[in-house]
Amino acid sequence: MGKESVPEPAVRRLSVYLRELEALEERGLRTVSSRQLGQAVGVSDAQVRKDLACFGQFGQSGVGYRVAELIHQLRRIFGTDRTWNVVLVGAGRLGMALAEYRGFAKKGFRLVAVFDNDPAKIGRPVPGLEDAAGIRPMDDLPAIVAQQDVRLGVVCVPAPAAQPVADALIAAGLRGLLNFAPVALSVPPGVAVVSVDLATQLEQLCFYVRWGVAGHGRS
Amino acid sequence: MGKESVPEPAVRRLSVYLRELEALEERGLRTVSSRQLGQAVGVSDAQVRKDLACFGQFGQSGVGYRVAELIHQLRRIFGTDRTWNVVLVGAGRLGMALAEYRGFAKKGFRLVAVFDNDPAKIGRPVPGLEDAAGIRPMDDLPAIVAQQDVRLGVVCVPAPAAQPVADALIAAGLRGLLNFAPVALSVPPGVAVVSVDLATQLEQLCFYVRWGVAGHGRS
DNA sequence: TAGTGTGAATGGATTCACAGCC
DNA sequence: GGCTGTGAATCCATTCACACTA
Repeated sequence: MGKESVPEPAVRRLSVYLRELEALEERGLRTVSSRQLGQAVGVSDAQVRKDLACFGQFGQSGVGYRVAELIHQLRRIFGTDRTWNVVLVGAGRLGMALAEYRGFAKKGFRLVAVFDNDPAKIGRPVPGLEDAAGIRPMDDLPAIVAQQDVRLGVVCVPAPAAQPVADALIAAGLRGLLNFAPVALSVPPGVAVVSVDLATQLEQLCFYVRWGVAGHGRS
Repeated sequence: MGKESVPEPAVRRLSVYLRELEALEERGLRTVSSRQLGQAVGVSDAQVRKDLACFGQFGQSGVGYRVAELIHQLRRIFGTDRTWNVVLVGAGRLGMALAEYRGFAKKGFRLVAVFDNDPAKIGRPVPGLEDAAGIRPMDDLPAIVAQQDVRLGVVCVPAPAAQPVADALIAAGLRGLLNFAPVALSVPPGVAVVSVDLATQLEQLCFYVRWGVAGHGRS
């Protein structure tokens, strides 16, 4: 297993497959074919098979894929078969909403601390957060990252603050950033960034509405 | 102008160009070359030119692109040179955070109403929302959509509610949905969907951290 | 029969390279 | 010199089609 080249779009799709598989399992389904799975998420059966083939042979001819088994394999591929500790920076409205978002925990992510440099916010409790210290100042970052072996961070600060915050997170040792600030972060090689610009998403939607459209736009 | 085939990835990039151009204008820059713009957002100069070429010839040889002019053109392309009315369904934490998110207004979107079917929430005010009625029941949807000529909707409800809500929005006449529920919505042709699954984004980040990585992940 | 895994063929998107322009 | 716009060439992703398996 392990693989050289995984098409980037395949990564997006794989995580959609996983989500769908979890839903299918909930509904009691034991087995799926590439066609069923593909139809559920809007891709061709061949595409499903090719995507999975990047990582091994998980199916049985004439039967399809065992749902539980495939979920297990996909979690292993994504690394979400173990818990990842995460920190979040920026306790504004969006940041707080994300901090309390249950979906992250469901995927096995654990938020260990929330940071902000606004003195008015420091110490304020974050519902659902284990860290009793509540919102922490950025100065605490390196210690927390080291103590709790944190590798991922969520950036929810205003645009002008995003790059310095990213630099601080990387200096503290993080390996991946989920960025909600509307700027392109620049990071050294070896650090991954996934950016989600909410306004931009709406803008793109707008585009698809104006000029004809491809039924579905991917997650 | 108008164009047959715009590569889908180009749409994503164009909106990143626009964002960057707005930042450059703020900094007083009058003119940019495709190379400068490309470097700022992490793509090649040729890519920038090809993307723009889908919609016309906006540059001047030997000079580059006039920033203000290109911003104007891109807004026209996306349709964000006029205001779009938007409704949001699902007044949970994430929904409320999005309802109050300033970034949408900055791009010219106007939130005209927030809906939820939890009786405990109906009537509750939404900070910053013009609609004095506060959170409204879904029954009000068709009237609001018709009166205010709403074409876009944001879906922030739990997964099981998402498809029925989407159906209701489409029945009311919406043409595009920005979906934050972790399910693949199925919609009739002519309706656009852009899905943002936050947990999935973190999962993908996780993937890039585990298996080598492409410095940047797109918005 | 139903369905996987995969080379080969196709189709799109990206990059190259250069003619033309300021 | 610097830079755009664009065909041609390359690269990559998707689809096709079929051998193979349970």
